[in-house]
Amino acid sequence: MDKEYELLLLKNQVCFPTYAVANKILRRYQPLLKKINLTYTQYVTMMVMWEKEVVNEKDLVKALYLKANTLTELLRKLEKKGYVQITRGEKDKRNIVISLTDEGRKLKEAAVSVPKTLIDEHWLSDEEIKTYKELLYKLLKGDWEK
Amino acid sequence: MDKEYELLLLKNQVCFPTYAVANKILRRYQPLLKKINLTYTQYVTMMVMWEKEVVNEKDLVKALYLKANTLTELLRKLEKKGYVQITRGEKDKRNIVISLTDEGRKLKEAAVSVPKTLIDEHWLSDEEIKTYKELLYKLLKGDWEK
DNA sequence: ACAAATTATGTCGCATGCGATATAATATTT
DNA sequence: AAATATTATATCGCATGCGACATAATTTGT
Repeated sequence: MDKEYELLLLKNQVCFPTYAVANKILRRYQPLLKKINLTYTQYVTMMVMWEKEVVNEKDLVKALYLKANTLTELLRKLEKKGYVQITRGEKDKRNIVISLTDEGRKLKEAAVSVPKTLIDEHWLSDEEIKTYKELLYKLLKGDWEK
Repeated sequence: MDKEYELLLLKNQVCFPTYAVANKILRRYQPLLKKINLTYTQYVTMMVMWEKEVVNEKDLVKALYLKANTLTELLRKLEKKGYVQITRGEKDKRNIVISLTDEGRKLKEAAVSVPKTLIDEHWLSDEEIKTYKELLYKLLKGDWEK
């Protein structure tokens, strides 16, 4: 069955270009993020913080589509840098509550330089970006995980 | 300028869902790949080997959109597992030539189980997959890197 | 009320990818 | 032909994300 083995051709994969594009985007971001002293995941985490100011770790995990253990160390680093404060929930002591600090709020001003730089590179047209994001979110919301 | 800060909203990012989907796909693949004792990158590397049988490391780097140093260690592991053989080019001794072994060729039979399992999960419709892949490859081929 | 299940987070070890830098082989320049 | 540049790969250290397992707080079941 040669037909069967076509499933194993690189060009027939969905996973492969997704993964490769993610890596490529990461490589593009990293030098820009270095200037504001954030790693990529710290950057997207800060995006949530700038928007919400105060969040449970639990909600952060959901918002970022990561696993809790991935965030634990990350949040400690952001706290060490002074951008967020970590406390336990008063009502439910299992909860970790993360709050944006003034320092963290200030970082936002420097951070806009990142999307500002990239938006001019026009990786895709506005229409294509719209379609692309719709498909990505459809994949993200799909329940085929596990 | 509140308008400016909209650039920093998570929902306005292209990088974020791309990265999140890549991670999600990886999480889905990993348990399946464990059964055939391959990691994800080893798996896509083997896809190229099954297709080409013999390849220069240089060409492999291009085909996989990775960096050479990322492949070095990976190939040694595949060699250790007995799936590929690593030699130096005869004409140009800088070149690393990777060849599929019989053992590696045999692995293909077990490996088809992976796409066979996933294809039934219908993450997207055929039409959507086509569009999605076109956009991904447009991004991959774009020269905005560096 | 108390045992058992669930939830939220933490620890550990591993796989990944990359930039910076180094090295050896080949190509180019003069 | 010798000096220089380029190419292909390797080494090292770091950042990332996750699964498996552990722990502590809260909920649920009886």
